[in-house]
This record gives sequence, structure tokens and C-alpha cells, in this order.
Amino acid sequence: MIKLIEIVKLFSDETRARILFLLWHRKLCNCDLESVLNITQSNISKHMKKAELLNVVKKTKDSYWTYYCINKRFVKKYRFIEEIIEEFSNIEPFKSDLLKLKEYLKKPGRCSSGG
Amino acid sequence: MIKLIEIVKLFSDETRARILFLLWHRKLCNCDLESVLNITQSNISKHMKKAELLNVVKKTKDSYWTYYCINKRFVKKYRFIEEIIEEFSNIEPFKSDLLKLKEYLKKPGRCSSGG
DNA sequence: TAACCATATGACCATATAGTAATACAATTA
DNA sequence: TAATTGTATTACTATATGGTCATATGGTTA
Repeated sequence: MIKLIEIVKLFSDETRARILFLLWHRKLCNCDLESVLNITQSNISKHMKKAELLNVVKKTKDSYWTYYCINKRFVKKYRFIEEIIEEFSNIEPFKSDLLKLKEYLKKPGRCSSGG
Repeated sequence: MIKLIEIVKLFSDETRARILFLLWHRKLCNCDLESVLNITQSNISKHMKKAELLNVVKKTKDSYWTYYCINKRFVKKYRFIEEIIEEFSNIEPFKSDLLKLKEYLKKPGRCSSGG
């Protein structure tokens, strides 16, 4: 299959797009995403696996947690990705998701630390 | 469903992407696309129906033929579309498809006229 | 109006996909 | 090493999707 098409397809599922949108702004672990987006852990893990295989997301492990982040170096080769993210930022549910993330990050006791 | 995501999805199927890529360059009818891309008539028709419902493609009828063209006015609202098309133009099978289209248009006796 | 042409549609099939639930796995701590 | 914590994987289900084939539809020509 054409890799470029696969990358486009990554952004054509709402759930996955919402995850990728948040990751665009910040490195996050599975449980962060679970809390903010109300998606099950295994579902997130699967979506991230696809994104990782296409080099759109990088994974790092730190103690218990697996952190996901956008592979910016790779992604900036494809300008359309940035454009899509920008479109997302104007509409729901992406706008609300980002607000929720910001609220979430204020709270102490969450698992995610730096980033 | 989020309309923006639906539009992204339009470009995440190879067959449909190939059609849209050719239409980006020129107005074409069903049988033109059938000849150049070797896709069945009904399949093209169905893909175009989706694209039309999302305003990405416009349809005009002229005698026997239905012409499809990109709805440029609508599409230019979404910059990522142009970027994706540009990416397509660098890779196969899009490059070959475009060459085939150009050869096809040279031939007399094809159904497509102006455009 | 009958034959014709190109396109649209509906029935059908095979496959792909997202999602869940249960469990396996890896790292950490007691 | 046993219990704990977070993530990955597997098996499974339901649904969505692309494709084909046969046929219907709409416009055209004889």
C-alpha cells in the first residue's frame, strides 16, 4: 500500500485524529490520553501502534509509562499534516479536547510529568 | 460525523485518490477515467458520488456524458488538499496516471471534448 | 417509440477497521 | 519473588468500506 495514503488515512478516523491532535501540542502517555479523551487504554495503544509504524509518532518508555509524541522531524516533510492539524484546531471536538488537556495538566497527581 | 474528517478520508483510498488527482488537472467524464485508470464505470460513479456529497467534486451533464471536476472554490478553503495533491504528484501511481491521461487526451475519438 | 449510450443504483460479497474485554507482558516496588 | 502499575496484545464482534455484477435511469438518435 502507498505509504502516503496510509499517512493520510491516519487522520481520517476521529478517535485517532483526536489523539494525534493532542500529541501535536504535547508529549503524553496512554493514561493521560485515557483521562482527557475518555478512550480505553487498549484502543489508544492500538491507534498509536499504527501511527508509530508510519513514523508519525515516537514512543519512549519511562518507568511505568509509555510516552507518545509526534515525530516532528518526520512529519514536517509532509506539509499537509500541519495544515490538517490547523483545521482541526478550529472545530469541535478538538477545541474542547485541548481545553480539557490544559485543565488536566494543571492538576497535581496525574501520571504525566515533564514534556 | 465530522465533515472535515470525511474530506480527509476521501483522499485516503487509493482508487479515489487517483481519480481526484486526475480531476485536479482536468475536467473528465466517467468513461475518460475508466479508460485511463482501468477502473469500472460503476466504481468510479460511486466514488464520485461520495466526493460530490462533500462538495469536493462538481458534476455537470452534457448529452450522454457526466463530467466531473474539482470544486475549486470549495476546495481552496482547505489548504491541506492542495498539499496532498502536490505530494501525490511526486509518487506512483499518480505520476504514471497523469502521463497516461496526457496520451489519452491526444487521441482523437475519445468521448471527452472540451475542459 | 424503440434502440442506444453513458451513468447511477441496488444487491451482494469480501475485506478492513474500530472497538471491547480479557489477558499477557514489562517495569517497579514491597 | 510477589504484588502492583501501566501498556501491549489477542480474540472477538459489529460495522464500514470498496469492489463487482446486473439492472435501472436519463438523455439521445434513428
